[in-house]
Amino acid sequence: MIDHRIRLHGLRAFAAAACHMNFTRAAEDLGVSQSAVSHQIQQLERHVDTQLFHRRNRKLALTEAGHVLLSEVQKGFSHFTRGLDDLEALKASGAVVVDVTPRFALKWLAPRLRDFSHRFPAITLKYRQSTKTTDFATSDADVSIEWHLVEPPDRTSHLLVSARFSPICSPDLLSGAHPLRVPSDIRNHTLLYERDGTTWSKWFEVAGCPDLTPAEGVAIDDGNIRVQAAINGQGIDLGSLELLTDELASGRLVQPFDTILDAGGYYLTYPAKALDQPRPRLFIQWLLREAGL
Amino acid sequence: MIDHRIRLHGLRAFAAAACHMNFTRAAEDLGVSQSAVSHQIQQLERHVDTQLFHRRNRKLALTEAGHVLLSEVQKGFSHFTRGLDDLEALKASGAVVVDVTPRFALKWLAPRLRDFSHRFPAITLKYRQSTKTTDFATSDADVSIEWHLVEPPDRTSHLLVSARFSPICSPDLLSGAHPLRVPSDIRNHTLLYERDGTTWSKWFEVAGCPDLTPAEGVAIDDGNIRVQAAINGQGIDLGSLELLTDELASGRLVQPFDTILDAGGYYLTYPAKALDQPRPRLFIQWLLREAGL
DNA sequence: TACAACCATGAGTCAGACTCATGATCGCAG
DNA sequence: CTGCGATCATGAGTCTGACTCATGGTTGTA
Repeated sequence: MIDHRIRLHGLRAFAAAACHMNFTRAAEDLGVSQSAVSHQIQQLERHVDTQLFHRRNRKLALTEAGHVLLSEVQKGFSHFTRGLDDLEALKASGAVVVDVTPRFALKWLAPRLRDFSHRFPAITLKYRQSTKTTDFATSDADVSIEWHLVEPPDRTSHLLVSARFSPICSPDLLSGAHPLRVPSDIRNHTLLYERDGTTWSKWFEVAGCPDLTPAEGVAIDDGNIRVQAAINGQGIDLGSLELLTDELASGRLVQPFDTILDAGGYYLTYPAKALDQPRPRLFIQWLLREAGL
Repeated sequence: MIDHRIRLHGLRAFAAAACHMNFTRAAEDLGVSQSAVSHQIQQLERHVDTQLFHRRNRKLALTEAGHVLLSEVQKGFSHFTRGLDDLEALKASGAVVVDVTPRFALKWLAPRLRDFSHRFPAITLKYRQSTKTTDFATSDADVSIEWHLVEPPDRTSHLLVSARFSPICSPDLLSGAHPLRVPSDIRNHTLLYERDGTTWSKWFEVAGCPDLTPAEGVAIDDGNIRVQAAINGQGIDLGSLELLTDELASGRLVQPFDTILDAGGYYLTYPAKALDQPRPRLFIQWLLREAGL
């Protein structure tokens, strides 16, 4: 479990020397004498039986082996630094700003937040409802959870929950003037949709009635409001089943058709810099653990 | 540059204790007494001013802070181990098996191999021409470089060179019985293509003649042979310009039309385990550096 | 109830990290 | 081409802090 080849003091001296390319300045940085650095590095070189520096007169240069070792050693120390930063973040209070789609916030995130605030009492989560893609260049959000059809390119992202869409509605709509028996029955009802209705079109295709044009449509961006409208019998929503288990189990909503559209999912995305900040990093790691990743 | 908060011995003792969840066994592992581990960890806890373990009677448990710290500390030490593994790999000879598309191998990889073998004389590169997607579950290849239209999902991959396709042919074809002046002139010539001709179809679309069906086609998987055939005037190849600079500069080949199809690129891909093996890891890092990533 | 399996503690020891003083090398300014 | 300054190396000696030892305390278990 423990790698006995690791000479901790040697590696630290090596990292310092390589980063300054100068034993004397490395020694100052480490708070020891130049001689100490020289000794440590020589010991290390003997230990790994490999020259790490070319000593050329008044100039140091890393050997190929030195380069190779340095790249890993630097990563190693920066993890230590991160770990200590994390510990400090656990003590000092601070916030993480998260953009989330309303439905995901209510049904997935909120139930888990108790665990988060229990684990990290000093970290406040500021979560903001957002149905658009966050542009981290202009937004002050640290991370964002968004629905996407495919993994968004050009940014770090992780699929938290994949989305399986199917129409859902009040059980009242199953009977009544225009009962829902086959997908084409939808034509007589009001559709609830998000911004453009492209996801509905996709579902119609999968359901085998690509040309269906329903009587009416109401655009509501906020998924929670859409679901409430569906419960009230004001129309049929196309919702992702993962976030509707409560409503379906209680019978407030029903899923009239078996046809399911697999359409992307809810992605955690964040800018590269989020991983360098302790609190966003801790939140991201926690999220991934919660999602089983 | 140097993080003076890092207590090297403390972190090592902590990592060992956390990994065994037992000070006594950690001590054995470290080759010191139980008392030493206890002292080190107490010192560390005082230093970061945070409890890292719950001491419950005969059982240890990490605190939340302990978990947070451990995750980074383990990563840190594993980088040190990797670094030392790399040094050993530099000394003992061994091979890396690489699947590469023939054209990329000849025009991009081969010219750079001198640098690689100069840097890593002990590492032999076994490169094998392959025009298919390598399945690492069955192949013994360590890494593979493949042409893909889009970033391949479900595997680690990096775009080394993006591909810009355009027809290329011998200058002889510009004159002669059926001179190439506009894209539709291609109809009178032989097409050289790889496996299916879908890339050609895509180029025809971009060039504004989607329905063009040329007289004849010859399927040649090996890009180098296809290029040679083109040089010999045996047909028109659709090649990626990045790998044709020599032939175009010397005039052995010409690019008759400006229309360019941006179609994916050459991707480095490898299984997760490749990063745990020193030699594949070194090769991958070198490749990414060569590609400017 | 005795034992075994733990971790904690305080005093003392000791290895190895560090210092000091000095040497060697070489670029550079005059 | 000479002397100075900037560097790293070296060997002997010092000293700190990591480690050991012996022991105590707690608790689960047979």
